[in-house]
Formats: sequence, structure tokens, C-alpha cells
Amino acid sequence: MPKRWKETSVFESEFERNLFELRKSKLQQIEALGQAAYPNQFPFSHTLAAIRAEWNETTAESLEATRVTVAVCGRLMAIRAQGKAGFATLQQGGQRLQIYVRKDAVGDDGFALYKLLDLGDHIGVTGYLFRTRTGELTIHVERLTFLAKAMLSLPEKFHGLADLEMRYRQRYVDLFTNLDSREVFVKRSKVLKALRKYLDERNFLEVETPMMQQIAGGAAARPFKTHHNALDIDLFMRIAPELYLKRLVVGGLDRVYEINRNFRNEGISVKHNPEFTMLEFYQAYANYQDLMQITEEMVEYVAREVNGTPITEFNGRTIDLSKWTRLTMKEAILQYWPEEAGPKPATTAFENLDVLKARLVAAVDSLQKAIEAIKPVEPAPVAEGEAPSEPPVANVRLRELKTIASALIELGNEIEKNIPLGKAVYHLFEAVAEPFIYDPTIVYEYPTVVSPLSKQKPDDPEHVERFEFFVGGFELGNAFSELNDPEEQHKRFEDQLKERAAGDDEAHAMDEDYVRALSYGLPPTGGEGMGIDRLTMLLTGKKSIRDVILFPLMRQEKAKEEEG
RNA sequence: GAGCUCGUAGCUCAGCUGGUAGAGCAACGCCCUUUUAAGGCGUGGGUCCUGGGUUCGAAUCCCAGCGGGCUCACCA
Repeated sequence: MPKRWKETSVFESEFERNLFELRKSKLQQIEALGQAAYPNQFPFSHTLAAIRAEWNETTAESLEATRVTVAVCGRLMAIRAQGKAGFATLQQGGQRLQIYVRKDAVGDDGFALYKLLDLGDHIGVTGYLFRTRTGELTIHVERLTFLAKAMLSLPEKFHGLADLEMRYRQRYVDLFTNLDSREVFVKRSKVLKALRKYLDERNFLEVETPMMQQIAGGAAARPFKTHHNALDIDLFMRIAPELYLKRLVVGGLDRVYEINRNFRNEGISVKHNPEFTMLEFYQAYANYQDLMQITEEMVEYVAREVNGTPITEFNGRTIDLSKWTRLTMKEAILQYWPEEAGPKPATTAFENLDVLKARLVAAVDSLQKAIEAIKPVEPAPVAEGEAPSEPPVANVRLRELKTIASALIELGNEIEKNIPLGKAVYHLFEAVAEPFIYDPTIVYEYPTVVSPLSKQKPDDPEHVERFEFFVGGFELGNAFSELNDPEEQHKRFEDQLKERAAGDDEAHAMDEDYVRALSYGLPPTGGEGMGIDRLTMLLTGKKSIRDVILFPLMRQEKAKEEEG
């Protein structure tokens, strides 16, 4: 049996149900004044932004001398009534503008309508610009038009919607009550525009490849599974567009890019959302060196387009996206090697698993001594009404060292299982270097064993022409010279199958059609992927990926009542 | 998955060592023709996340659960 409207869980309380009824009766009164309850359009002459752009600095005298009549619309965000007159604040396009309504200017019906308005209502007004006693640019309203009613009450007008859960779940409220939130998504759109502009100007072709795939390839990750009924086949949501994009380069589309969602069935964190947006681009006849240059240039370009500067504040640090460092993976390990872990690994540690293992054992030992030596500092008591200060430096370092130590212990256990040397070096890099790389850094020379799709260095088959780039403590992207030898690719897939058989459920799947595509000849090609959510985080200073995704994945709320 | 932490009116929050729930905003009524977190007077509004337990008595203490946040784990 269908539920009656009033019993739906649209409403959170009796308070809201009653308010809804009250607003309905106001709507009827508004109709009685000759206004439509839900009109279709309003022909405005200016956006609020346009008014700000043109008259923000115009003096009161000048506005009085040359009367400017405008028609604007927006949502009411504040109402300050004063008997037979009143002010209100209109919000539209992320801008606000004050309006002034006087009974003698809008007439009895117009003023009756003003009295029936609530916070959140949409209205249109026609009138002329003036400045109030305090100098604020204001529209002196001559005609009010009702446009749509807010049937629920708005969040507290001074603090806005503060509850993070509600901001994520009810983003529609967050967006109009917290304009800084809106600004993040405006910037996100600028990031996408800037990337497209950069690539389009270089003759890249934007393409779209399957997001439902029979083999989820192109990355190491667990996929989501779904099913097509008519064909009765299982499909995977893609974890990367990589293999399809390279098929396109085989097909003669020399420069392609795709900006869209990838889906990975993994944990959720401040840096991870199950669906996330990725840019991937491929350029024929280029190698990873060319990509390094493009990366540095493109990130800086986007920062300037979005923020007007390559400087950004992130997680309490100032980052200059125009200044890049390039390190080999081993250099990065040595540079970020914590002094508390004792002597840095010798060159031989990167060539021999046993030597590496011995160094790790010593490092863990040294780290544990250092950890014991640090006395955690009691955080300063928080005075009433003050924000808690940053945690003491010693405590932060203590936590970091603990994290490194446990990662190294874990790595030691992995080595016991005789993992390939390259994989061990890579994990070592992830443990000691990656989380600490704040300034823009390109890390190159990756072990072949962790790079099944990259091309080996001509003089060193143990390493590939690949780099990842890191900013703000996380990986921003990944790029390499594409492996285009079909026989070698087939062998790498086979190796991955062995890894999978050995228990690595994120090892790459075999994709024979991809090998077949390579068999027709992929020109030398450089390809790169970049996380757009993370780039947006950097450029907006947001620490959590949820703050740059409009509708981040949330657990389902417990049903408030049985479904009817 | 683990640890820490939070959940009180539509919203933002207070509520001490247990004594039966408060403020501001929002809402409703009245006053107010240059206000701007407008103001003044008055009114209504609560399954204190849920379920157990301890107690004469629980928003408060204990246990379990649900949901959020952070940290860790997971995650090229």
C-alpha cells in the first residue's frame, strides 16, 4: 500500500510536517494575491554577479542621478522586516545582494506578498539600484514576483550547515548555505576546463571508452562486479581506461585523453572514494621523459588557470606547483630515510634481498629505540572558546615513526615470503618516502615487477621507464613509456597471473585481446593518469576527498520506518 | 577490520560529581519605513541516536547496537 505523503520519510519530525502544512497555506494566500504558486520562468535582466561587476563601486549620488532599473531573481537568505518596509538578502549564482521593499513602493498586494515570504523562497524583483545609509548597494523594489517556496526551514543562518554528515548527504543544502563549499565545486569545474584546454590545444582528442568491462584491467585493484541481464554476462566496473585508450592509439588516434570515473572496490578514506575521477592521456611517439615535462607544465598551468597562482596552501604547508624535483626511487628512499632508522641502506641493499632484509631488521630495531626515547607531550589544555592547537611536534613524529616501523615490519614479513626484490624496494619507498613528499616531486625508475604495462629501460631490464608524481603527501599520478612488445606484454600478464595465484588478488588479469591489439603495432607511446579529485584537493586546500566530491559514498542510513 | 571520539528542538550549541531539558537562530502572534548575525514583547516546539542494565530516580553511569568524524589497516 502506498504511503500517504504526510507519512513519508521526507519529513524528519512533526515540526517539519507542521511547517510544510503551514507553508502550503501561505502558498494558497500567495495565489490569492494573483501570483502563481509554481511559475515557469522569470525574465531577469541581470545576474547578481553582473550587477556587482557593473555597479559595485558606483556612488550613491551617481545611482540617484541616473536611475538604473534591473530585474533579478534569487533565493531569500535573510529577511529583516520593519513594519511597513523591510530588507531582504537575495542569493543567486553564489552572490548576494540586498533588496529593500517598501509598502508605498510595491503596493498593498506587493507588500502582502513580502509578508508571506520565508527564508529560502525564490523570488524575482524589479526595481532600481541605490545605496542605503550605510552605503550598501541595494535594489529598491518596485515589483515583487513569487517564484518558488521553501517548504522546509533553512539551517541556522549564521553558522550554516555545520554537521559534516548532513553536508555530504544533503549537498543541495550545503551548496546554498555554505558558499565556500559551492566555491570548491566551481573550482573543480575550472580544473576540468583547464585540463581540457591544455590537452585540446595540443591536439589531443577527448574520447570515451567502456566503463563496464569484461576484464577489469589497466591497474592493480579490486573491481566492482555487475551483471548484464539480456546477454547474461558478468561485467566489471572499470578500474582504469588504460587498455582501451592504448587500443585507440593502435587504431591511429595518436593523442587521446579521457576524463571520467574509475571504480575500485576498496576502503574509503580521506584520500579514497570508491568512484573517483581520473584523467588519462596517451601521446604517440613520446616517452616518459616527455611526460615528465608535460606533467610539470600541466599541473602548473591548471593551478594558474584555477587560482591565478602556482602557490597553494595544503594541510598547513605552502606548496609551489611550479617547482618540481625529480628523484629516482632509490634516491627518494635515501633522501627521506628517517635518521631515527639508523644508517641509510647501502647500494647493495637494492640489489640483494638478504642485504635489504638485514638493513630493515636493523632499521626497525633502531626505530623502536627512538620510539621508546620519545616522551609523548601532553597537549596544551584548550582554553574555553578556543580551537585546539596543533598537536605537539614530538607526538606527530612519534606517530610517524610508529607508522614507518610497522610498515617496515610488515615488509620484513613479505620478504620472508620471497617476494621479488623490486616489489620490496617499491614497498620500502611507500613506507619511508611517499607519505612525506609534500613538495611536487617526480619519482622515476620503477622496478619492472610492479609495472606490468611499462616499457623496460633499454640498458636495464629490471627497471621500467615509469614515474609517479607526488604532492602534499599523496600520489597524484602515474606515467610511463608504454610497453608495446606484444610478446613481452603476454609474458608480463603471465607473471601477473602467477602473482595472483600466489595470493595477490590485485594482480593484473590476462587480456588477450589487448595483446592482439599490440600485435598490430602500437607506436612508441607515453601514457599518464592523474587523479582529479586529489588535484582538486590540492588546489582548494581540502584535506578530505569527500569535500571535493559532490555526493561522496555514504553508508545507508537506517530506515526510519518500515516501507509501506 | 581496529582504536579514539561525537550523536540533545528544523539548524548551531549548553546541560558539572545522576534529581526528570535550556539558549540563540528558525517558526507562530503583535510593534517597528535605511536594516544587515536588525531590534522589542509574547507563544509553541524534544522517543536527549536505538535497545538493554545499574539506581528510588539516567540526557548524564555501564553494556550492546546504529550512524558520523579522525587515526590506523586496506589501497601502485
